[in-house]
Amino acid sequence: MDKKNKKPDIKIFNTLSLSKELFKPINEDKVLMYVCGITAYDLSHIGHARAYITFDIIYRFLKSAGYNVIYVRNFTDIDDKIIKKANEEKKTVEAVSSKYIDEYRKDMDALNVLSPSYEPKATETIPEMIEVASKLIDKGNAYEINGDVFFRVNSFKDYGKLSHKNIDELIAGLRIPVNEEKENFLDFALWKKSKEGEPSWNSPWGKGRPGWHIECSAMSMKFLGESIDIHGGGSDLIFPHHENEIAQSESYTGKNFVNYWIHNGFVNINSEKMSKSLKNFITVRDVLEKFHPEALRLFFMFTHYRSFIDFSYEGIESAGQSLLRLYQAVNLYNELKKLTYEKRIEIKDAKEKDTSGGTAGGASTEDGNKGTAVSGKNPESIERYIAQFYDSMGDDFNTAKAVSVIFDLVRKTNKIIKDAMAQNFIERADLLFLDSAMVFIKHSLSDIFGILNEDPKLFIESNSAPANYEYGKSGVSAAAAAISGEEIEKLIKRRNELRKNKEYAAADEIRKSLLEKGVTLEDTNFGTAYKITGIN
RNA sequence: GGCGGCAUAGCCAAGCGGUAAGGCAGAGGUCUGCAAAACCUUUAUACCUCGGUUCAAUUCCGAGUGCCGCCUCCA
Repeated sequence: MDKKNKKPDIKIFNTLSLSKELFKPINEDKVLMYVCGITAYDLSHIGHARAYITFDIIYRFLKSAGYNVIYVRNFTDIDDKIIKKANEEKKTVEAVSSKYIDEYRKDMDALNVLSPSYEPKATETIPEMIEVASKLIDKGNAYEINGDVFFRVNSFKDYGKLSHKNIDELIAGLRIPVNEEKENFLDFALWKKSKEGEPSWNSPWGKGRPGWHIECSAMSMKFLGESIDIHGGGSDLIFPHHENEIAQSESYTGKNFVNYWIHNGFVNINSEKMSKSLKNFITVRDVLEKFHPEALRLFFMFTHYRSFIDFSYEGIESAGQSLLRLYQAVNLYNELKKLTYEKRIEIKDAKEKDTSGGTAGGASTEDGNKGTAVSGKNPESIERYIAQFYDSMGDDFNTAKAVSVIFDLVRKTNKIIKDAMAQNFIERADLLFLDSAMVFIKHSLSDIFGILNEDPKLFIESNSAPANYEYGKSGVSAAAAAISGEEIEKLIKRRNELRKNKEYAAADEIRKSLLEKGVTLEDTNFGTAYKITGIN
């Protein structure tokens, strides 16, 4: 990271080889990355969220590792499903696609998914697609039949290298009726003759529109060149989509198309694949209605990107609690800093340490010596944590492991801070450790994981209330309190007077009555705070 | 039918040849008049079953069971 030029080793599980490979980009400092985007015909679901958050983190990590990443993520804005939707809603195809592109962008913004370097639309790349199809025909890799152009799968000897299938087996396993027109049922459309009323473009084969697979090849080559480093997408795209992309691209250029193929696992609902066709999908919005977007991100990060995730509201709830713990740690640090500035916590230099005859300084047990703890319990280097973090991320983007490193660190910083608060002093070495730890925590969580972007104090105040979720129902945020803020303040004041006079029974009575109205009190050193926790 | 993946504590989930990260929940403790919140500590007699390889297997190999995915649009 901050070591100039020296980049951490990164191993990537490559679908081509089904094994982890050391990442070596084509250009020394630049990474060319393409990720298949959405077909814009409906709201995004949490499966899309996982895919794009996965690649968002990969994108962020590669940048943090010192690479200049050129990231392209496309929009498919011409396609059967969009045409169907347009017909149903009696709108133009363009109206439908642009609407859902807008909605998608809103979702991605909400999820703090960074915009790629380029977001091309298929319809903006038609000439390039026609060029590819034409040349493929010239080279004998494709053929035209009545205005349709098909890729001749048998002309590409490596067909199946990505999905690890072979053509003969695929034909043997045939389950769908063969299109009589095609030479081989595996042959796929590069160009489709358009029907009446459908959007169409002029081509050497008459009016038509592009096939799906050729879009990505054309857009990838247009923006990134003929050979790129990383191409990603959901694991359902391996076959046939990505397989077809390889076939047409490599036939077209005669060069290797992609060096590293990365595929993310699926989001399941009740152990079953979630998909639009199964109609069991949950939209990004459904989730964001009830949970903080960062909770969703963390939820995904707790699992390796290649594993499937079984989605559940309980799972996000759990991730939400974890997120709160992270915010709490930063908040605690902020409080400590404030106390040191106000000189309410003294900063001691190592020299004046230990009058209590502690054990050998730095080597002493860093755990367990509560209370005394003047012996340098810390000067441990933050480097160890940073190294572990980068090792984990460099090991096929193992976010689950990387996150655990952060939690380890958080436990450590919490302990140091709490001890300091209890003793009213902190050793300078410990403070320096805390400072560097927080810089690292904030960088890793915010810049790489894309979380922890809220003000800690505000976040904690607004998220501490137990979520009152119920599957399939909206209304997590509990009912509002049955009492006004003004009245609450009045009662708190009254109660604190009673407490001052040690009339605890009466004070507790007020607290109880507020609780019944959905207000929870918290006595702190700086006064009494209240939270609307709702009536259960 | 072909190909592939997964099976780790109450739940989620890393690890993958030398005897188990992390999170949530639970329990105990610190703090507090008591609470709440926070923090700390703690929680797997062996990681689906049975065989095999090995000095050593949760980790490798084989078989079995269960769940899931791809082979059709799909992140």
